[in-house]
Parts: sequence; C-alpha cells; structure tokens
Amino acid sequence: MSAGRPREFNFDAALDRALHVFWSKGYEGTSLPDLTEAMGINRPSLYATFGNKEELFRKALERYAAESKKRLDETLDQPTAYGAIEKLLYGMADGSACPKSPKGCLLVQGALACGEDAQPIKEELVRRRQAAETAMRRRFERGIADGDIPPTTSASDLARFYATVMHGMSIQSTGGASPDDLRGVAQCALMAFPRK
Amino acid sequence: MSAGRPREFNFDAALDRALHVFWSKGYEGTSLPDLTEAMGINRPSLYATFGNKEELFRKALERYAAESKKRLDETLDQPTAYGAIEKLLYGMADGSACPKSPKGCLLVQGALACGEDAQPIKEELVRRRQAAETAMRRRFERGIADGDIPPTTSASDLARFYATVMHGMSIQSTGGASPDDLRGVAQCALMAFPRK
DNA sequence: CGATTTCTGTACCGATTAGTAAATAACTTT
DNA sequence: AAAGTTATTTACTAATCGGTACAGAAATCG
Repeated sequence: MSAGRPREFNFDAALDRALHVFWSKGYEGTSLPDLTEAMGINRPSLYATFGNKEELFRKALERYAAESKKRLDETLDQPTAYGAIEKLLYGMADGSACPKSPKGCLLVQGALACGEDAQPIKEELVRRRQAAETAMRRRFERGIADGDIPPTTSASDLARFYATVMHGMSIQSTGGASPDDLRGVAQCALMAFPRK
Repeated sequence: MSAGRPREFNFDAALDRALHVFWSKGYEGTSLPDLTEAMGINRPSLYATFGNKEELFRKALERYAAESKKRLDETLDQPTAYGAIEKLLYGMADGSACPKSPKGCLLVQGALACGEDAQPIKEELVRRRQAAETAMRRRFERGIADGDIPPTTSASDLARFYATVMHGMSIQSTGGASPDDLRGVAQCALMAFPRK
C-alpha cells in the first residue's frame, strides 16, 4: 500500500457515478456540484483525483468507450454481416430498456451542440463515433470478402447508414421511445440490407 | 406609427440571428453575450423585446418550426409515399450543404441532453420531433390508403424509422458528413421502403 | 411647446460557475 | 516516536451566469 492517507472513496465507483451524470445531462449541462454530489466526494478530492471537469469527462468517456467497443466487437463477431448488424441493432433496442443506464448513447448525448469551451469534447465525440462507424465498415468489408454481401455494395455507405440509424435511435430513446418502438426501427433498418 | 422611441434594430433580423446562435451552440451552450453580440443589440433591449433567454429561444424555435413545417408539408405532398420520403431525405442531404445555416436540425441540436434548467426546452423539442414524425406517419397512412404501400405495413413503424434516419443524419451532418455522404445514407434508407 | 411613451446604454445585482489555498486528519516510512 | 506523504474539509477566489434599475435619448401626442 502506498504512503499517505488512503482515499475514502472507490475510484471506479466514483468515476462510474460521474459517467452517469455526464451521460444524462451532457457535458455542459453537468455542474461540479452535480458531480460531487453524485460521486459522494467533495471538490478538492475530485480535482486531486481526476484533474478537472474536462479530464474527468475524458476518463469517464474512456471507460464508457472501452466497454462499448468491447461489446461492439463481440456483437459484430457473427458468422454473417447481416447477423452482425441484426444483433447490433436489436441489442441497442433492448439495451435501451435498462433502467440503470441513462437513455441514448454518451457519444451522442455528451456534447452535440455546445459553446466554445466544450468544443474539444464535441470533437472527441465525433472521433469516437467515427471509430465505431469504421468498425462497422470493416465488418461489412469482411462480409463482401466472405461473399455474404453483394460485391457491388459500398461498405462505407452501408456503415454510415447503420451508424446513422443508431445515432437516430439514441435520439428516439431520449425522446421516450420504448424498446419495442426501437425494435420496430431496427426491423425497418434491416430491410435496407443489400441482397443479391 | 406607435408612440415612443422607435427601436433601432429589425425584430425579425435579430430573431434570425438568435436562431442561428441557438442552432449552432444549443440552448445551454449559448450565453447572453453570444446572443446580444450576434443580434447587435444590448441586453435590456433583448429582454424588453423578447422576454428572457428561454422565451427568446421559444420565439426562435417557433420561427424555425413554422418554416420547417411548411417545407415538410410541401415535400410530403408528392403523388406517392415513396416519392415523398425520397424527396424528404435527399432534400435533407442537399440542404446540409447550405453554408448559411448551421449543420443539423435545431430540434435535435437545441437541447438533447441538458441540466434541470433546460429540461422544459428539451421536452418542447421532443414534442416538435414527435409532430414531424406524426406528419410522416399520416403521409404513409395515405400511401396505404392510396395503395402505393402494401397494406400490411405499419405506418407508425415506418414513420418512426424515417424520423430516426433523419435525426441520425442531423448528427452525421454536425460530425462533418458531406452532402454526398448523406445522399448515400438517404439511398440506403430508401432501400428499406416496403414493396409488394 | 410640454407631456408622455418607448427604446438605448451603462452600470449594476445576486447566484452560480469552475477551480484552489490552507489547515487538519490518516496513513506509511524511517 | 518523528517525519513524510496523501486525502479530506472548510472556506475562499475570480469570472461568468441570467436578469434589472436607472438615467438619458428619440419618437408621438396633446
């Protein structure tokens, strides 16, 4: 054990609380009192442990994105590209039912439109969304190589389309759409999947 | 002409400037100095003329939504439901090219995730998005009645799907997607349109 | 003309923002 | 036990937030 007074709170639990606040209120909509109250710590502890508001957000985002990427990769790892995107869309619809998590996707809710201060955060989220789209594109490229997607298909167009649908689902979710509503959206979106 | 000192700025022009600020920065991301600077007026004039920040937003939103609804209704008024949604999606893709307007849709960008203060605004935007979805649903119902959509189709599911795609396109647009990128999305989305 | 009305500009308000200085408390190390 | 290290607490800072009081300016009304 390291020297000095041990911290009285759990790092991961506190970060998780912060994540949930940012997730539901967005970066700009979250105040430091919001954070300290949810995390159960006071301000200097927050600053000493996590840097500042922006760094705290980035740490929370990192945790969210790591978990998120893991699930994405697992979900995309299906025998066929169609099966992969099917599981992804329905997974998102069903995941929206979870009452423990805020609605929607942090990469969308976090900082979509914002003032100058939050611009770097906004851009970081754009990059992360791009990364997710790229993962999907690669899965579709594999699908073309595997022969389960027609070779004339544009993998990047298709990936952009499904990324778009998922972002839209995030909005629908915060707007009060039920998991069943979202399953309907997923079903429609799958009708766009290219077939020979 | 009414008594008293005439105002030195143009009401509509100032409101339009305010709209553009809210549109690009969101409700919470917009500060009063942002507004007064863009509108070319000082604070007391803003309050005397438009109420307060929230009322100003609502007035700007009203103007945006009126214009938006007009275009939506015009666009949906096509001979076939497919033609209507086709024109709507491509119109959105091409509209994103306009350098005068901020990227994305105000109904999405305005207040997606926010703190307590902005919650009423957020809810108002949810209602407006719902209204747009309803207009689309009605067009699809007409399409079913007209016989150009298979009668087994769920108009509400289909409307929710295309609303979802459009919201997603708004996000793609702020994320830097080009009109061409969005046209690709539109093309994919149209593949989901029900056929006999 | 004077009186009235309405807008503009400056200068302010209290509240809240993100961030910190300094004292104390709790631990390890020597 | 003393010294060194780190965390917690309270209290604070400067800046910004949304909103306003008040005085002067510019018009119409009588």
